Amino acid sequence: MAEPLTTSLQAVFGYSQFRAGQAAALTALERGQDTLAVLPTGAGKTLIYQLYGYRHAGCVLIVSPLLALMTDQVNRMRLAGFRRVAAITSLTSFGERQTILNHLDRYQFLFLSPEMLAQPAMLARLQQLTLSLLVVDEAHCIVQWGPDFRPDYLLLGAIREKLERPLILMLTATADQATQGEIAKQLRTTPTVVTESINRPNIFLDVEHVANQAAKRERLLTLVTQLVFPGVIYFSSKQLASETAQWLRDQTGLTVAAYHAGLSSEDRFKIQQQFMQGDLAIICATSAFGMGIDKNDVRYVIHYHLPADLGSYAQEMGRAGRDGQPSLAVLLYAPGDERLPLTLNQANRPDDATIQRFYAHPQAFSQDDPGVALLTFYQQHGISASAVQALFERRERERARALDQMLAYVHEQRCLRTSWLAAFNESAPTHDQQCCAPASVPLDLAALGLQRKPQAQSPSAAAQPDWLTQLRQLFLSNN
DNA sequence: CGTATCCTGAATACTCAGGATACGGTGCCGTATT
Repeated sequence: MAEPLTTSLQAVFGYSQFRAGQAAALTALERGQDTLAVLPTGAGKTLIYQLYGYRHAGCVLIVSPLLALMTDQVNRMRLAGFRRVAAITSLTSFGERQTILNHLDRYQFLFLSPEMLAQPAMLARLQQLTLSLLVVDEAHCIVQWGPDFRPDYLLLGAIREKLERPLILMLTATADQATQGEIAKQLRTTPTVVTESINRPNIFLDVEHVANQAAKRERLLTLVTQLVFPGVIYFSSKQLASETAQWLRDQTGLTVAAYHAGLSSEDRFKIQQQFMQGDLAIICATSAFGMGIDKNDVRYVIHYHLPADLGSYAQEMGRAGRDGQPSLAVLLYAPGDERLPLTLNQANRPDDATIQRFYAHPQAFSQDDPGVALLTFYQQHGISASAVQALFERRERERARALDQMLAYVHEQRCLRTSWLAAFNESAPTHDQQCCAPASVPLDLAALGLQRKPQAQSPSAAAQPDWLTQLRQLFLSNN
C-alpha cells in the first residue's frame, strides 16, 4: 500500500499523529524488518498491528498469554469497528470454532495462545493461510514463563518456521538487554528494536527497611491508613494476600479484596470489575493481578514481598499513576525476605536426579506434579535429559542474578531511580525532592500530596492540593 | 532454607525455652470415565 502511514492512521483511528514508538515500529515493519517494540503501557502497542493489518492483505496472527487478554482485545477491536476479529481458545464452543476454522481466510485478526498454536491440527490449518504478520504480545513471557512454567512459549521459533517465516512483531512493556536478546534468539531473528523510556517521573519511589515481619505489618497498616486510595499491595503468597486483605478490612474499615490464582475465575472477574469501577479502595494481590488491568487513577503500589526482578517490579509498580498524577511505589523489606523468591525460583524445578529418574521411568511419576508435567512436555518434544537440566540451570542462574539486582535496588543508598533505570540502560533525570526515598530517607506523604484527609471518605481530585501548593509544600519542607 | 507459629514439658510465673512443623507464584490445554 502506497498510502502514507499518517493517512492510514487518520482513516482508521481519526488521529493525526502517532505516539512515540508507533511510527518507528510501523516503518520498520513496512520495510519488511522483524521488529521488537519495547514500549510502556499506554503507548498504544496494539495500534501498531491493527494499522499494519489494515494496510496489508492476509491475516494478522496474535499470540497472547491470557484468555482474558484475548477476549478483552477482541471486544475492544469490535467496538473500534474491526469486524473480522476472533480468538480461538479452550472456551470457544465447538460450533463456533468450526465456523471460524472453516472461514479462516475471512479473518483479518486472529488471537491464539501459544499452547493452542502448538496443536498440530491448528498449525496445519494455519499453514494454509496467508499471514501478513505474526505478533507475539507480552513477548517477555517467552523468557519469564517459557523454561519452567509454560514451555509452549519455547516452541514459537519452530512454529514460525513451519508457518514459512512470516514477518514478526514482538511487543512488550519491559525488557532489558538480556531479555531482548533472548526473545530474539528464541524467535530466530535479528529484529529492529524500538524502545521508549520506561521511566515514570510521576511515581515517587520509596524503599523501607523494617526489623521483622511484625514491624512490616504495622508499617503497612500505617501507610494504608494514611494514603489516598485506590492502591494495590503485592504479595508473593496467596494466603498472606487473603489474610492481610481481611485484616486491613477489619482494621481500617476500607473496602479491601484479595486477588490471586487460588480464586475462581468468577470471583477474579468480579473483583477486577469492582476495582475498575472504583468500588474497592485496596487490592491485596499476587503476581496474578496485572496484565490487562488498565485503571489510570491507582495512587500507590506497595510491595510486601520482593518482586522476582526489576522488570516485574517496573510492570507492577507501573500500575500506579497512569493518569500522570503524583503516585507512590513503596517496597517494604525485612531481613531474610530474599528467602521466599529464592525458594519460588526452585519450586517447579525438578532436580537433576529427578530428571534422570523421570527419563528412565516416566510412568513411575504422577502427572499431577507440575514439575512432572514440564518434564513430560520436554520428553515428548525430544529434548534430552541433559538439555533439560541445562535449561533449568540456566533459568535458575538468571533468576538468581535478577534477584541480586533487586536486592541492589533495595539497598541503594543514593538514588533509587538511577539504580532502577540503570538496569535498563537508561540514565535517570537529576535527583530531586520528587524522585525517591531510599531506605535511610523517611517518606513524607504530605509533601507528595498523597496523604488522606482524616475526614474525607473518598479521594477526589478537588481534595488534593494543586501542583503549585505541592511545590510550596516541598520548598517549605526543605527548610 | 529461614521465619513464624504451634506444641510440649517443666513448673505452677504477670511463662518460656526449645523442638517440631508448615509454608512459599504465574495458565494454558480434548480429556476420559462414572
